[in-house]
Amino acid sequence: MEYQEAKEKFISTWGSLGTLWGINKAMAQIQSLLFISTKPLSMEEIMEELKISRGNTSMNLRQLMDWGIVTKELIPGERKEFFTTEKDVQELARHIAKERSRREIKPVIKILKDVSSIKDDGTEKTKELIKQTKALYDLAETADAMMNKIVNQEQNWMTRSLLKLIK
Amino acid sequence: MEYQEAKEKFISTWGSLGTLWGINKAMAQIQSLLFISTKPLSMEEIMEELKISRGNTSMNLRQLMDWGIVTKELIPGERKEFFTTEKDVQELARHIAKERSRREIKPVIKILKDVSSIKDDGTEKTKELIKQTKALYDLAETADAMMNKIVNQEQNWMTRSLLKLIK
DNA sequence: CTAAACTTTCAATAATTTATGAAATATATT
DNA sequence: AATATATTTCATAAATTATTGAAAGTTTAG
Repeated sequence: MEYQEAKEKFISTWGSLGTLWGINKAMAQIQSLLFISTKPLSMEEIMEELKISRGNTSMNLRQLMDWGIVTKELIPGERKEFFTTEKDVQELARHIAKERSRREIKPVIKILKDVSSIKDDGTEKTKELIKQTKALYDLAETADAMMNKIVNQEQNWMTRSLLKLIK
Repeated sequence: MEYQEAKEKFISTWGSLGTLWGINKAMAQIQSLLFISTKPLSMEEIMEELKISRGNTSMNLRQLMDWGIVTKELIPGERKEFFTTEKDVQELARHIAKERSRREIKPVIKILKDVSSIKDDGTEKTKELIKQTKALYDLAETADAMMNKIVNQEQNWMTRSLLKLIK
């Protein structure tokens, strides 16, 4: 496999993985393009490379910046804006995990808590609803806490966390 | 909040969470309906409850069965088929984690491995591609291993894993 | 201040995904 | 075997989501 083929394979794989996880294709592809680029890229270059429109590029770059994994780079003497992504995979994972917890997990946990706290009217179906949503609440909270714990450790957290677990 | 409201809130929240994570709404809703039901439900009852068509119900039940989280229940004397979902949240999480690893993570890891193994032609861009995809490969493999480790422990694995990590 | 370079917004459109419903198939009952 | 009941399939419709491109908005340079 040559460079070009490998690059395309990487970008398209990442794009479709994104889709599978509820992230849109262009967004995932822009990020992966930046991830393997040796230098910051301009909007023009991204459009060109991925064959997507200006509007699409602009909107998805904004989203990536909202997620905190892409930043504008100002290059002296250049009028255009350039973009880079977080290059450290662990840092990247940390950002994504944090954001996803905040945006998606936490609100659901809140609702599970509310639902599992309804008044027990003594009927079987109410008991079941309370019991099951309570169990889900506990699981979600533990999983979320665990995630944050793992992710908020210093360098090499993942490997070290894994070692701990294996013991 | 009364039973009916709580129930609807739970089902619709679960449905939209599903959507966010690349699982379709009907599938998530059927599963959540079964999850809080006190007895197995027939296709008829599911359709009625969620106001979805017969075809939709049939297709999504099949998918849930493919995922291994819903099973057919044969009720003596009944001609219809009835369905239940795994009621134990930890067992449920285990199933989902395993399947997701097998279907989605493993194939991507494979591709990352391939891409990161291309011949180093000495150019900067090739070096970067190799370096970055290698880092991603390592991360993905560690994360996947960790997931499986956590999930393949006996009862209360999650709480116990968390305790280990806190120490 | 004005013009050029560049970016953002957003209505229109395209692409993709999901849902419907009726015909086809399968299974059970008499 | 014939009939009734139940389930699946699949072409088509509907809904949702992503993309385009051109107009509007910004910023910088002269």
